[in-house]
Amino acid sequence: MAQEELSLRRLRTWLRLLRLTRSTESRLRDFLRVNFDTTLPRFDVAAALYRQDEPMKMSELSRMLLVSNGNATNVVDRLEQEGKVHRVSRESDKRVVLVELTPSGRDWFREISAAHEQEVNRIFANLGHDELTQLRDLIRIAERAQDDHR
Amino acid sequence: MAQEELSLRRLRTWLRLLRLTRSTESRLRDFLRVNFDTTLPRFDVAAALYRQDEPMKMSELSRMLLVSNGNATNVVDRLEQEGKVHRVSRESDKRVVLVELTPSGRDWFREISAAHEQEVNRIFANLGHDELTQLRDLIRIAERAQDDHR
DNA sequence: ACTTAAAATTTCAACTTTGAAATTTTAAGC
DNA sequence: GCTTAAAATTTCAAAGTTGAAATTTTAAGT
Repeated sequence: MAQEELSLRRLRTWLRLLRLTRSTESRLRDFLRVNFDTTLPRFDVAAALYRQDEPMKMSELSRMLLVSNGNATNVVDRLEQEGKVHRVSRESDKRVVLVELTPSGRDWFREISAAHEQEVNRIFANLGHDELTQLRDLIRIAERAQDDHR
Repeated sequence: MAQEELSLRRLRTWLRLLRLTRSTESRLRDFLRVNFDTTLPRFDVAAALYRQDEPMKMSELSRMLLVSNGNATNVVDRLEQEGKVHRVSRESDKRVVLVELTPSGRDWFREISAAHEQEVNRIFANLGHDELTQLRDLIRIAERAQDDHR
């Protein structure tokens, strides 16, 4: 009986978490579309490449963003068409494809990036240092469970 | 300078939250596909209808699930094709379309629902009562910010 | 060298999702 | 009653997303 209650609470918490994430993503999507005429997945790819600061394998990219390979291919295709990214095949192993931001892609990302961070800052304006620490710790605990029971 | 640091922490926390949600959704998607040959959005619509326990307007449905109207139409179309849901137009106002689970749709949902809850329970196995309470409170605080600053 | 298995990426069909435009119906103001 | 605006839903094109199959390349074993 105590177990069932706990199970139900976990379900409710998951649903709440999902709602929060969905509404946040929705706001960020609007923000990027209205102000920069771009999309969240393109921004995410650019962010991953920018942070890594060196050419990334397609598989690294999809693993990092938790999306399928096919998805990564699709989004990189579009960024490539827009001239923000380009592909190079690795000489030592021609199976792998390396992706990196072009100079103009880097400029573009830097421009959006600051505004994006500000928007996130506004969205989570009610979370101060204490709350952020708590939330980080809780997420870590939850993630640990993910790894264990898989 | 303290402000910039806070802003960066909010960004990092958002990214962590997004990762947790993505990986959880991914596991649930696999679970539903492998064990019940269905998808997350269909399950979500059925869950909303089951919980409401009375016919819902299309707009209520999309508002509750935080998806666009077009999306709700699409997913309801598929559930209707599968015989799990049916549409009725409201007599007093023929603009509105009411959706409800069919008897077989209810049976189907009940069957999946328990297994789904168990899977969520496994995924968040590391969160006990204290953590769940903390997390719920934090989500509430974050949501409050959303409403205020919009 | 040859064969086979594994690895990395792309392709593909199916589905989901969005945002805007179109459609249908109701409500309001005149 | 007529016109116009608003509301609810659907339609539509474009984009994103997945999982499986296909392709290309490398590595391993014989």
